[in-house]
Amino acid sequence: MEPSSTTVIVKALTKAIVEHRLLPGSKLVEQKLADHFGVSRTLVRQALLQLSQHQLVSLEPARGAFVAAPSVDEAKQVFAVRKMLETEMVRAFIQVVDDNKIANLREHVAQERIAIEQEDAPGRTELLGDFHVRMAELMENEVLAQLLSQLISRCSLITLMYQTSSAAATSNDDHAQIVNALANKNETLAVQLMQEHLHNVEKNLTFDRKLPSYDLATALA
Amino acid sequence: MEPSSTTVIVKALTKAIVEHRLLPGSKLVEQKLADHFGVSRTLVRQALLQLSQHQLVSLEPARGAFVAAPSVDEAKQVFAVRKMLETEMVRAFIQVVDDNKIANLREHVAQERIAIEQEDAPGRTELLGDFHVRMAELMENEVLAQLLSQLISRCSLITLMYQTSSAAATSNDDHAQIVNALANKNETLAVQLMQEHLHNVEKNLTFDRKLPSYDLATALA
DNA sequence: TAAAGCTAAAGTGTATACACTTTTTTCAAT
DNA sequence: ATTGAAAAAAGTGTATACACTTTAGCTTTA
Repeated sequence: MEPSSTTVIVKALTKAIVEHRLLPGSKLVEQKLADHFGVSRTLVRQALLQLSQHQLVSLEPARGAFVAAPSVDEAKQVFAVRKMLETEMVRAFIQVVDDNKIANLREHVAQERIAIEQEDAPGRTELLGDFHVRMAELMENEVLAQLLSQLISRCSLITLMYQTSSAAATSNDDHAQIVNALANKNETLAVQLMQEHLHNVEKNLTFDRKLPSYDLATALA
Repeated sequence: MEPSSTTVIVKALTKAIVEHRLLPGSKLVEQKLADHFGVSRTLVRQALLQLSQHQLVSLEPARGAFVAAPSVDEAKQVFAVRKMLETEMVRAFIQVVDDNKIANLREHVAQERIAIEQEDAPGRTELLGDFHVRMAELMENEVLAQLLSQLISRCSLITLMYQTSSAAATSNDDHAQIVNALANKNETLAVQLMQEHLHNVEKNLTFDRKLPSYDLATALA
């Protein structure tokens, strides 16, 4: 089935937002988007409505759509949820682990490494997030996979602006270690590594924070 | 701020679906809804789009909107996610528990009991679900609360049709015991009780399954 | 009678129109 | 020059129009 126009718009905007080509706080004017995608405002509005449900854009009544600018507090909550979800996901994963699944994850980690070595920032960020989604998919739980995917895009909005090349390398190492622990069915270690990993990602986020441009915009609003 | 027309429609339909006044598989004709709510199809479509994101209705291209009929498999996945999320939620809750929070939960459990004694099926189902959301709110994690709320409506679509009065009473007892364990900061017990509780709710769901009406409809579709 | 095909009705998908709100610009007064 | 008000422009919110698709009903045919 071919993807509907709305889906195309949602995906394009999601990508642009997560990759920070559209900065938090940016105004998204319906007619401009409509012209760009060659459709009417109707479809653009549908797309914006969906994105607002994913918390990637915020809709202000009579004022329009803006790229979401999640507060640090909100980001912390999202990370807390991820920690809860993924801690247990690791435990459940060990119950169903097999050689194929491990091979699949190792393959993914290898791709991450390549993206990092090539300094492909957008690709690397996407892959680093997809590692977690991949685990959910290997457990054959689509609900979990979709939920994680949304949570991850949601923090990407925050993390990408801080994530340096070296931080990405650290994450990649974390992933490799986690897969090893999973392969050995070492639950305690795997859980601990996952928690430390998410803690690291979050740490990167909180101590730094500039963002003059959009903070100004929201401050004056 | 007054709630928008779309929000009103979403809430009304959500309630009707979760309370099973609208059965899974039912067709939702846009114009009829529009007439009923006194608005144009535009706003109805917005509402249906939101509901489809919440997985309460499914949109079939060119065929329209139908009340979702989640498969048993999907329901199992949702329960698995709940188990993961709530297991860890219990652990995290114990870290921040205090007398006020315990009192708040006990108050909620008391309300559940009243609804059960009065045989108020819709009210009781709502309250039994809200217990879990309440915990999340007491942890001051809105993200978690909203996520749980959606997961719970999603399984309400399934559970309500099986949940008997006695099963509700059991759930209420479970909740009371969980609160006791939380009050004693007995993490092991609280986690165990929560897992057993969710297991019970899920058990009720899987072994039974009639639903001639909508199963027929989906089978022929 | 039952199946296949045709026609009319109903319904969805997208674009457009228009009222109303917000934002920007213009211009006069201090 | 700076402020304030008024006017114009830009933009959003909802309704409506219309093409296209699906569904239901009717007719024909074997």
